[in-house]
Amino acid sequence: MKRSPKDGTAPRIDIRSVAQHARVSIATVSRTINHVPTVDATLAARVWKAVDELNYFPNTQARALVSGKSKLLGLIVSEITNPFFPELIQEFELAAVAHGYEILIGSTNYEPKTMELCARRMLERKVDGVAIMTFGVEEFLLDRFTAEDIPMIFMDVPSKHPKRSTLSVDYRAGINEGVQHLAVLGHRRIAFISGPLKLWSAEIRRSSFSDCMRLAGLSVNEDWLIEGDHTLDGGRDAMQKILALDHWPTAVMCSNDLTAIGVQHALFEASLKVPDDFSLVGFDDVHLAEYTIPPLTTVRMSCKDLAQAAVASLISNMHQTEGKPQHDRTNIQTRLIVRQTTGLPKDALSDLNPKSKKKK
Amino acid sequence: MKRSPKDGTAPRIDIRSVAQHARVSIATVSRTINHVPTVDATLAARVWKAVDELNYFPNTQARALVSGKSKLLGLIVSEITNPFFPELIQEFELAAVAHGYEILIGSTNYEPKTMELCARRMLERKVDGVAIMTFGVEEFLLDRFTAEDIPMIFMDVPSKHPKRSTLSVDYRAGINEGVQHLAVLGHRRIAFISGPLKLWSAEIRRSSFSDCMRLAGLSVNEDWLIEGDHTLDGGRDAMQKILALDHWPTAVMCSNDLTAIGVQHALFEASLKVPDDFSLVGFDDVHLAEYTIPPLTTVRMSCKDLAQAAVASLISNMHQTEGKPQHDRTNIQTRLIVRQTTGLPKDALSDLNPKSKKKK
DNA sequence: TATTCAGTTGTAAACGTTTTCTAGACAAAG
DNA sequence: CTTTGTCTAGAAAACGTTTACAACTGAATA
Repeated sequence: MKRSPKDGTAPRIDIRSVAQHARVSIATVSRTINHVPTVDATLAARVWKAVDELNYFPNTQARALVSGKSKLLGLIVSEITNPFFPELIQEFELAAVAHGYEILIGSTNYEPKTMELCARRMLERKVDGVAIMTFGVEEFLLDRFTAEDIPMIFMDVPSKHPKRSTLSVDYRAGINEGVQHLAVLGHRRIAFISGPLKLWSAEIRRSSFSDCMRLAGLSVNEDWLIEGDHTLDGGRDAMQKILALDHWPTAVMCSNDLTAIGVQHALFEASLKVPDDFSLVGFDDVHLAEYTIPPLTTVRMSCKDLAQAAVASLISNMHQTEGKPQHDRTNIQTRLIVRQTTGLPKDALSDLNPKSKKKK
Repeated sequence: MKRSPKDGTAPRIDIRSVAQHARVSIATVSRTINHVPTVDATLAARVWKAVDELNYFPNTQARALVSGKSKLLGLIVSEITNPFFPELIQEFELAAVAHGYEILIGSTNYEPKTMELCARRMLERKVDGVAIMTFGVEEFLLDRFTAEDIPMIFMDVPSKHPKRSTLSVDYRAGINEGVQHLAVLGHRRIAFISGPLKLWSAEIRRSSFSDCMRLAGLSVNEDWLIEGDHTLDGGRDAMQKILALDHWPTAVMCSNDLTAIGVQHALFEASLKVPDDFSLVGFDDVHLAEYTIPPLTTVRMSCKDLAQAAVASLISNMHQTEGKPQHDRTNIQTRLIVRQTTGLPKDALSDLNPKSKKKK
């Protein structure tokens, strides 16, 4: 009934039509388009001709249903609105298509509920692998992926499951370069604005900062360790908190570039100048960082490397059925990019908030 | 063989398992989970209990295969790296899930080749509708969607096909407000940096600008109509071209916010101040616009409205099988948001480039 | 010339759903 | 008590592929 031309809709071109048109069986068509080497060249040519003439392409759903493989890679990020993630997505997609995969994106907006929905969607669409570039994942969600034998890759959070691998970013090196850079300029009072501390990666960046400070012989002031949320607004708010303090730092490091841009804005509103009044360093090196005013000194984390490593690991892990994963842990380098938001500290003698000073 | 527990893999929980567990037929399970009202309450309860206990969810591929509907909406954008698009994507996804759909994203990077791949992917995944938020689409790609009876929605480019509708943004109103604002401040020499002119929307924004200038009694100088490409780099380059001219405008309008940020950077590099030396207005009102230094005066185009209208139109069009589309054309409002990049023109008397002046 | 073997092609059985259609069950009406 | 009608559950046929397996071909060997 459905195939009848009576109902007005164009006749669906499926593998059967192609087979008929090329005068071969559907199995031969299938083998041809999947590049199975045993098909006769003459028949293959006929098939390709038919494919071309009928403008045929296979139905992904049917293909996925029978083969069990969707050729889909999931990518879960915390916030698509943070410019770091689109850049990551772009690179991830590039890497995925290079391997014949497509991507399904999920943005959690830091909400566990949304995360759950994302995970479920990934499961429903039967992704062949999933990169989880955010934290706050309930274990039971991951269990399901493990049960289905779907490889996963995380940032920073290690796991010893055979199909789970981790991308470990060398935060310490980059942050250390940043702290050293600031120390050499003469800064001794450095604040740090972290991301939401429930995120592993944010936690790690913060503790790396503390370590690096000690390494540089500098003491960390708890008042200057502010928890932000990786957004523009969060950066602004955090800086406002610092400005409300009686004692000011001379420099502030941020857990990501967006936060740094928010800080710049807070400083602008307070008529404070960067780097004259405060030095500022970001993290990520988003493309935009080159365009802030003044251009942002920041720690570069190559999202191209990140994306390529993630895809490579996923694909390698999904292919091997048994044993330890090949890519268990890959290291991602970071390094400081010095631009124009860092300079000499304004007032090396006093750390008093000028407004408080007046009061006294 | 596959179902045997011997092979070590966990037994797949499919609709059959649920049926067995609930002691009903698979048809009843299907009807229950699809909320068909005719199933007996007792049986339904048993089914839901089984679903819950087995942690079952349906296989999307199988579902899509038989029903012909993928519950997937395609969204093709020009460049995921431009912050306007992530914001759009976010809203689009929100609107889509609210209607029980998911989204498949394609980013063309302005390359026809990539666009073709995107379109093909959408077709292969059998999207139920596609929003094309970019231009440069070959007609033959669209034909295929039409042949498959898949509704489409475009920005700005009208079409009279029954399943194609268009989102028409009221550029003129916003741009006119911008020009008026500048004119009231005393600006008479206004430049415009467009997007790539092969894009309809860029073309429209540019011609709207010309019209609005005439409307304000201002003449447009061809030298100050620069073609950009909607990127940071493009904005910077365009502004550098303007600065190289003998005669300078006192204000510049940009086809999007990213361009404006690029312009700010070029000005910063040239040690020129905004708005003291130049007034600047952007377009889109990306969230970031509030955070540039100084904050950017820009024309707001609500991407929430855009996204919601797009999804609504798509869904409405896919449901009605015959006749004219319900949503043939929806209007999206724009309006000027005045922040701090616009001010009085510096030198109302002379438009000479200060450097050229010295030469003379 | 008969037999084996390798190499290809075609047939048919999956894959996990939705959905049409048939068959019961039960109530109301004759 | 039979007939008719109204529901609802279950059986089975799709959906468009892949792929195991059977069947065929022709060449090489005995």
